[in-house]
Amino acid sequence: MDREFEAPAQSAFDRLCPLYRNLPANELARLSALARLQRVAEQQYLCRQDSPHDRVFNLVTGAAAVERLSSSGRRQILAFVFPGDIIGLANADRFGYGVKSLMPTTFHEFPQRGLFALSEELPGLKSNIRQLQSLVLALTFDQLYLLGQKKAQEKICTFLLQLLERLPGASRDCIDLPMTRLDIADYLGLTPETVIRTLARLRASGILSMPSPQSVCIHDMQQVRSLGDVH
Amino acid sequence: MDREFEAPAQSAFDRLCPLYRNLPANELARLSALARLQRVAEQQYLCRQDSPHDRVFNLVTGAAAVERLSSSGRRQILAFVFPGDIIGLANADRFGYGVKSLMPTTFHEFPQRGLFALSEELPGLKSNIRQLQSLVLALTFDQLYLLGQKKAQEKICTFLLQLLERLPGASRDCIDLPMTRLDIADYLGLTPETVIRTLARLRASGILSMPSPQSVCIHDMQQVRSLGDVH
DNA sequence: CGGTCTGTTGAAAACGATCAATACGTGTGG
DNA sequence: CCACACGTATTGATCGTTTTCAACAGACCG
Repeated sequence: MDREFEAPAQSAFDRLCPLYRNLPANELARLSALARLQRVAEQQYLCRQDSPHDRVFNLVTGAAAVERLSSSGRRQILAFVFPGDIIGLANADRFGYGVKSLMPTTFHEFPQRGLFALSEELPGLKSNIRQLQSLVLALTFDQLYLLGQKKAQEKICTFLLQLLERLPGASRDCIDLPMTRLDIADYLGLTPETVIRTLARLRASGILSMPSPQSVCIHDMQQVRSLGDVH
Repeated sequence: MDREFEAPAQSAFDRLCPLYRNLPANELARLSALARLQRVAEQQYLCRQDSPHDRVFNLVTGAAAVERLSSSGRRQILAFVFPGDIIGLANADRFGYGVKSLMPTTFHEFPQRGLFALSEELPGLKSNIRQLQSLVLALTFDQLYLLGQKKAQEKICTFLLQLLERLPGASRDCIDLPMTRLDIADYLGLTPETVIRTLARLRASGILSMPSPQSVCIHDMQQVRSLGDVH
């Protein structure tokens, strides 16, 4: 089923990105013609909350946080996004969130109308978009369960398991965290102190170690799974 | 903009349901031909978590809870649904949630494939489906913020405001709650005791009163808004 | 009348938040 | 190269909210 294809040489399209899955070369070329490759430094906004929703992003390298801010200063990170992830497939008037890079980041930017118009011509692309929209909703439901039901330790373990699955280059031997403790806290509905203390307790239990504040090594994956999966 | 239309006499389609917005009579008839009107008693499942996702529901009367269960016995209610609400527009293999009626409930049941196939023929229907999918995602993002950032009192006030907007027949003078304290707790990431105590404190402040456990009267809407909106 | 389920209240405990101080790491300018 | 500043990470002490456990009240039903 996984048809092989040749991406246009000038494009940096990632074959692993689900938006491009199973598209033949000529369709990939049309997609590629729509995209503009962009680059931002650390802590820059790809888009701001409440700005007109006219673009769709596809992360190529780096990492970013999808965040919702309130004027009272509180922040909820809705998702972390990594290479291959798509942002902005819903069709709303305005972005309901801001997207901020956590490190120097490159991404493809599609005009939303153009992408949707093309998807009307290319059934494969439309199918990929549908599946991605459904995937985002499913992941968001998982997060609702996490925020509503899980305890701090379970949240942290789930978070580590998420990174293992989705962060490129992460293995149980070494997870290199692109986000700060505050970012993690705002993602999990905790405070940075609780994040730190929970990690410290997991370290004290021998479940993991932290050679540096930015890198986590999991030693007892079984434990992490049983704490994070909550089945 | 709101075109008037005549719904087929034999159909009970609600004009207020966004799925049917701006559809001409002949298209409504084709939709109606797809739907089967169903009826369930209280506490019955319209669909069960992990069962094949082959149907789409549209609540006509009653109320239901969209819930996710874990085998450890915990439960997160992802949403409450009321007349006019649509459930199951994502295209996944299986339902990621169960839908349980909170009272005797009637609903239209569409075959998922048939509905999507029809939407390929009717651009208006397709547009409505798109908008509904985006709306669900936006509401879910709101809920992520609520669960991650808001305190118990803010959660309760936001919940009351949600009911005022979405529960048919609700007014500030009287909200008739179709769900139990435990349902509310599982929706807001609290315990039933905390829900009760928070409501008791709001009552003690004179912000609201509760003539019976199932009915809430809001006396100080300004306060409820400033607590629930968190701006 | 007894049983069950939901709602309510109380007391105590636990978890996570808050406040405060300190350590660490990096980059800058002297 | 060192001194310093700044931001992040860490730790400690304390506080407060929410949870937990327990008991009881009320409604509904058999």
